[in-house]
Parts: sequence; C-alpha cells; structure tokens
Amino acid sequence: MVRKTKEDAELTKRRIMDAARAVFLRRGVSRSTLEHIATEANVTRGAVYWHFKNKTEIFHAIREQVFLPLFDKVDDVLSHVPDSSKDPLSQIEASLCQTIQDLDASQTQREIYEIIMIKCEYVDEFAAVLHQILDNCSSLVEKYELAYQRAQAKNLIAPKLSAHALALDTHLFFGGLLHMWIKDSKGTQFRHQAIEMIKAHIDLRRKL
Amino acid sequence: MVRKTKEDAELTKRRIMDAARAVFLRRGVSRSTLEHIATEANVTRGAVYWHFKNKTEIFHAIREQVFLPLFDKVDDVLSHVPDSSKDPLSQIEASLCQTIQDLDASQTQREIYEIIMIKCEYVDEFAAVLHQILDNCSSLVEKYELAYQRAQAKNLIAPKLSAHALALDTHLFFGGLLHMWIKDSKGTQFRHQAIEMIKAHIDLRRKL
DNA sequence: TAATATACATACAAAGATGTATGTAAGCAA
DNA sequence: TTGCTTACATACATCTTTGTATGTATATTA
Repeated sequence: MVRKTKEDAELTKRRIMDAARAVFLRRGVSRSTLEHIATEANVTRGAVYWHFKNKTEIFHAIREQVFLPLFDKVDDVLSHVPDSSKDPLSQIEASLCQTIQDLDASQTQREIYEIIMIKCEYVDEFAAVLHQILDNCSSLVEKYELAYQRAQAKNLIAPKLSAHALALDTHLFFGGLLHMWIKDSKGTQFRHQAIEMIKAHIDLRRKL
Repeated sequence: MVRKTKEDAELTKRRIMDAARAVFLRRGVSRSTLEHIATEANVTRGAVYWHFKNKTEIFHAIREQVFLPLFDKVDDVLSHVPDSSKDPLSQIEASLCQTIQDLDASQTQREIYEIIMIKCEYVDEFAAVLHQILDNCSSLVEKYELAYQRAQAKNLIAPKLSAHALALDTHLFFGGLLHMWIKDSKGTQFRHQAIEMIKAHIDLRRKL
C-alpha cells in the first residue's frame, strides 16, 4: 500500500515517533538504528527518511513532545500570582507535585524523560540540548526565587537564607528528585515517597 | 617496537585508559571505537585487545578508577564518629564539600564523572551500572540519616522533620548539585557557588 | 482527466566497526 | 642458548549502518 492521504501520513509519522521512543528506551539512542525503528513501526526505512532527515531529528521531535508543554505548565502553576488562594510556598510545592503527578499519569512522558536522562549521550548534535536545558533551568530558578520573595514578604519563612539560596536549593533538590524518580523505575525506592519528600522539603522552610 | 617489559606494558595499559577517557569525553561512549582509542593512545587495536576484552571493559576500568576510592572517602569523613571535634551537621557539610573539592582538584575525576553522567547510555551491559549506583546511594542516605540522628540527639536541629526526611532531602540536593556542577563545565552558573550552596543547605537545618 | 506531487518501498554503494587470525620481535626462564 | 611466552602490529572477513537513488502507485489539483 502506498500513497496514503495526508491524515494517514500524519498517522504514520506518529507511529514512527512512538516506535522510536520504544526503541530508544530499549536500546539507547546510539544503538538504535533507523531499521530498528522502521521495523517497530511496521514501515520501511523509506518511510522514516520521508518524515525525518535522520535519527537526530526524530530525537528532537520526541523531545519537544514533552518539553514544550512542560514549561508552559510550570508557568501556569508558579506564575499565576493574582489573588491566588494559595500562599507562595504552597505554590512552589504544587508546581513540583504537579510535575511528578504528570509523570505518574503519563507513561509516554516517563519514557521520554528516561531517554533524555539516561539513554542518550550528550555529544555533538546533542550537546546543544544540554545547554538548552540549562538555560531553561535558569529561568525556572528565577521563578522559584520570585515565589520565595513573595513568601518572605508575607513573612512565611524564617529569614535565615536569601530567596536566591532557597530557590537554588529547591531547584537542585528537584533535579535530584527527578533523576532518582526516573532511575527508580521499579518504584520501590523513591517514587512512592516523592510527594512526601516535596512536602518535607517545603515544610523545612516554613516558619512554625 | 615490540615486546616491552612488564612495567612498559602496564604503562601502555594506563595510556590506553587515559586515551579512552579523552575519546569517551569527546565522542561519547557509543560513538567511540577501539580504533579511535588506539590512535589516541598511539597504539594499534591489537594492543587494546591485548589489555581489554572490549570497549565495555575499558569503561568499567575507568569507572572503578573513581568509584572505588570515592566511597571510602565519604566513609572517612562521615563515619569518623569517635570524639569528633565537629558537630554532625558540619560533618555532613564537610563530606559534601570534600567531594566538590576533590572534583575541583582532579580533572581526571571531573572527566570520568562527566562521562558517567552525560556521555553514556544505560542500556544492556551498562544498565547494571545504574543499579549499582542506586544501591550505593541507599547506603549513603543511611549514613546521612545516622548523622542527622546524632544531630537531633545533640539538639542541633529543629524537630520539624525526621532524620530520614532530612537525609533524603540532602541526598537529592547533592545529586542535583553534582549533575549541575558537571553540566556547567564553563563554571559560570553553578560551580563557583557550589560550596556556598552546600553551606546554605546545611544552615537551613540548624537551630538558630 | 491529465499532470504533478506525495508517501512511501526497494535496491545499491560506500564506509565503519568488530572480532579474530596470524605474524613477529623481544623478554625471560631453564 | 634454546624454547616458550609476552606484547603487541597487521591483515582479513564479516556484519552493520547510513544515505541516496530509483521505482511506483495513489492523492490531489488544475
């Protein structure tokens, strides 16, 4: 069968991306060949080359599937300042919990995170991805910092530390949490207590 | 030239490992071939195959170069309980700072960490490495927890949180810190403030 | 409905990488 | 000094992977 309609073609493209995700997860990005991906998607390499220039482009397509919506969401929860019913600390907590709950709900997201974190080598074309992630992190930290400043203004936290230090600490904590969460794919070590740990992390900042 | 003495041979092996480290760092583990490594070490693939079974074995040899000494050191700083001049919180702080300072001092260590964290895909033979790391982490957390318990016993920290929660929070924080530290190879974003951030993290726990 | 572009499948050539087999000169032990 | 072993280098066969070129049947459009 050849020459499908446009909708059919879009479907094939999706199938290829889904297949690539599965193959990347199983064999790592480097060891995955276009042939593997094509087979998994029940097409030939011809179809793959039609929709994507090469493996790298597939990787980026998959990545964007998760990262474009992600930052919007963080913004939503964190930056929704006006007459918020929640205090700033709870906003940060909610933002972090939201990400975890999203991961809990979506296997696709989990898989993409796993690929990005431990099934990909950041060299050459992929090195740029790292810098992009780092940049995004910076803007995240800034948002945490603003929230902590609001919390300080409302006298919710002990004035031990600067908002900046608190924001960085939270950011590193959550980075570490995400890594552990992903690596603990059996869910026995970290996943089940992730939410508690976020609450604990925030509680540590609360004035009694 | 052929047939060196035993000492010469050991030297060649080291040279191959050093070369492999450089090549892994530059091209990632997967894209590195034994030919690349041999060329970098100024030998032929014959020499490489003589000293190592395959690429995986080289990787493990490099890895052990760092991880075997590492855990000893953490133990040294953290578990050296008897009549310690430092309070438990400072011990934890010192242990974390020590690791960062070690990384600061040794380019070799930095490179190996970078390879392990962002230039290697954890599939197949490498998947086991991840589990090993996770296991080591668990024992680390236990050591933090013991230290925090001692701190609680000495009434050094507010009783807001359990020692277990504090230990996990510290562990995740430091995991995140290490990742950022390594990724920020230019040193502009995180490296220069790593020590401060560790102090801030610990200070957050201190009773005023 | 004829022409063209689309959505693939198939075939081919070239390069890369791996493992092994074989060669060889020098060290070392008896 | 002979003979065995070590520490490699060289050569070869095989498999994989990639990119591209070509074929082709069907949508789409004018």
